[in-house]
Amino acid sequence: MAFYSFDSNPTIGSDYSSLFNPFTLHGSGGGLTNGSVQLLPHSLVLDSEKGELVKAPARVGKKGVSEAKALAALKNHSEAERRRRERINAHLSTLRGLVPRNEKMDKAALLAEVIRQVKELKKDSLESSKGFLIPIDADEVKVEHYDSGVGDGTISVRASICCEYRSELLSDLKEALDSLHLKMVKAEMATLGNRVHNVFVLTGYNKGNNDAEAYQLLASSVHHALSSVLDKASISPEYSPRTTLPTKRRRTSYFDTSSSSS
DNA sequence: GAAGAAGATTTCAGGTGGCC
DNA sequence: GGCCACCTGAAATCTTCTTC
Repeated sequence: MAFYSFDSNPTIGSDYSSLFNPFTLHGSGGGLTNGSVQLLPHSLVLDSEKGELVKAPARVGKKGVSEAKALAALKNHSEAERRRRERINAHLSTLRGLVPRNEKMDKAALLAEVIRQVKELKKDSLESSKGFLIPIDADEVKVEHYDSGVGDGTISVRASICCEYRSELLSDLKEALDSLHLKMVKAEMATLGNRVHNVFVLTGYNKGNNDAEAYQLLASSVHHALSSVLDKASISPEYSPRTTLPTKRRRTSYFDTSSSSS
């Protein structure tokens, strides 16, 4: 079988596009056989003058590439691709060893199972960390009502901020909270890797508003203050390495996906 | 040293044949 | 028919060379 396609690459196709109609007939795949005829990749093109299929000239670079060199490159490419497949399969094999029920699973099923188990682990981990002060992946500011149980005309909030650690973070937090002129009753901090989770209990006096209004006012101002600290981190790229993903495809190493190969 | 060109390498996607 | 290994073209990315 063969398939028809238009050459979509004007740069590469231009070397013979002036001679031949770009409407080419490809025989693709490894050793494609068609009865007694073996069609090799990009082997046939339609000669617009003769109106028949002819063998396509070898694609040559601007400086000219010998047929032997092109063949060697093709062989190199095949071998590189084989090594790549081996690498992928090796990692899949490792995954297979990590998945408890891995019997008779094809690659797609294996990946689906890994995804399912990772999600389950994340859920379990979230569940078991409830009640503990553990930094989470997402940047977050939360302000909620805190019942101090004192009843002395004060209102309290429990405020938390979770973000990437940076050297100015603590001074920024201090500055932001000091500007509110509240009493800090409690402060806790936990770190995990480069993530930090701060929790504060802040108290202020209710100056004549009803409790609900006073709480809204207090919560809003605390939230605003902590958000400004969070925003400061996201404005400067050096503060937040995780905010954007590269749009360009990154090259990964044979052995370490975090470093460059070759 | 910066910028661009050219070549080399890597990745992805689409197609095929073989095996079960 | 599904799965897999394989081949290959195209595109993306990296490396090296050349020019200014």
